[in-house]
Amino acid sequence: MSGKTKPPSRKAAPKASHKPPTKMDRRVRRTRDALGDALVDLMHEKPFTDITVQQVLDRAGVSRSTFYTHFSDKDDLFLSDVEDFLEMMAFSLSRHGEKSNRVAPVRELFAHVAEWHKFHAVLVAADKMGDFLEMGQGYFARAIEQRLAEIPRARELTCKRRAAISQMFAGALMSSLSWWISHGMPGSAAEMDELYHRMVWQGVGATDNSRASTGS
Amino acid sequence: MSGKTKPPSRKAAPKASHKPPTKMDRRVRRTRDALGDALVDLMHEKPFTDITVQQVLDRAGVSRSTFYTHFSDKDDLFLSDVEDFLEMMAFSLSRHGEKSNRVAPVRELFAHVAEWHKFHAVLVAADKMGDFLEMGQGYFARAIEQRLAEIPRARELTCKRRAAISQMFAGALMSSLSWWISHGMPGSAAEMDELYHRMVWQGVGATDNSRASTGS
DNA sequence: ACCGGACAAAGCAGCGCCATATGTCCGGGA
DNA sequence: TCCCGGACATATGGCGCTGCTTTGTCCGGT
Repeated sequence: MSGKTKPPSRKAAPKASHKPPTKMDRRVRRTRDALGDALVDLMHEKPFTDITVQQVLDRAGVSRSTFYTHFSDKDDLFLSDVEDFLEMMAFSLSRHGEKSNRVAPVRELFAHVAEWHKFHAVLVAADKMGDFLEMGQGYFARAIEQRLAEIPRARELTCKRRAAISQMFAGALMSSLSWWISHGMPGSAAEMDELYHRMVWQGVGATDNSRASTGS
Repeated sequence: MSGKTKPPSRKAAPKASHKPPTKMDRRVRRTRDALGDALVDLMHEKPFTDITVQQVLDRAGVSRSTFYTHFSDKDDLFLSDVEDFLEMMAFSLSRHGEKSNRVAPVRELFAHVAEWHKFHAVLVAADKMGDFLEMGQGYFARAIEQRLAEIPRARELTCKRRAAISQMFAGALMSSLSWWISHGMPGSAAEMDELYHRMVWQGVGATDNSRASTGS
């Protein structure tokens, strides 16, 4: 965000990667989801800053004290929503990516986003799109870097180079994603996936229309 | 953004591409530059919001009325600074890019940024880094798209595909740039250029250390 | 093109007051 | 264990008010 107002906020720690679909006690997931959904719901109606936790509580049917045992504040809840979204993305990405030999099969990502356009609308309304992109950037950069380490061809790279390249790919992903969304999602998700995939593997060196079947 | 506070601001129109090094009447350039430099100067001393136009005026030795004939407000002046910077980048990029056959020879860009770390410090201090990246993204996306149209291999692409690809490359560029800066600029500018160049042309398909001499 | 001065309007700091929201704590119930 | 409901001290934010500062515009003059 532009927002600079969160120096000592949240965990923000590198807690990616290690995350087996934690079930987290059904009850907990239920209340957490209820709260998260309630917030997103309210974001359709009014700007983020105008929403009080009480309203979230009411809509979610959750008690005040319960809320604060799970989240530190309203902003934290929102971050949690975003993180869940990203988690879900990364999950489907890795799931479909392990079989294929691609760095990041993003078709699922684009497809999901296409469905979640509601969530997207919320993001722009709350002017949190920048935050989302930034967060996603870091998220996917880490994921890609990790995945890059598994690929033979990229094995010989030094750490720094791998890090730099990961940033590039993540940046390309997020920027194309935001472009795609803000332009009314032209073309199919599969097409975006194909473009991205091709760019990642061959660059413009192979950017022609002939070899169109590079799908997973 | 960061900042959301500029819906109907500035021209923001697609006024790239058509721009021969306009001389713009020496006098005009002089005063504009004086004002721009004065602002950057002041930004070293205090946060952006604490700067009054009067202070800029004093330091630049320019009259109030003159200021407003050139810029609509303080923010506009800042934007102009950024635009000049981008313009300069794009210029050196295209100049060196015409001879070589690369999409965007970014070595110059990274090198310039390395020198302009003062300007960068100003950007982060004013929390305008997000704006800068966003602006640069759009800027380079356009430049790349245009350049892509000149490259045989990318000729056959549809407009939409070219646009999407341009966004990807521009995003990769800006994100890697911001990563590079925020990590203390590890490695040389030439190395970053090489990485970017290689990625653009071959993707990870050729991401190994062996073929190191891809420099321009 | 630029200056210099004047001017209305907008902005903003400070201040006190009050309503509302926040975040914490505890006993009790599923 | 997880959640509820209520109580509580503290923070935050709006509102009215005042006065100073800044803003953005205009115009005659160089």
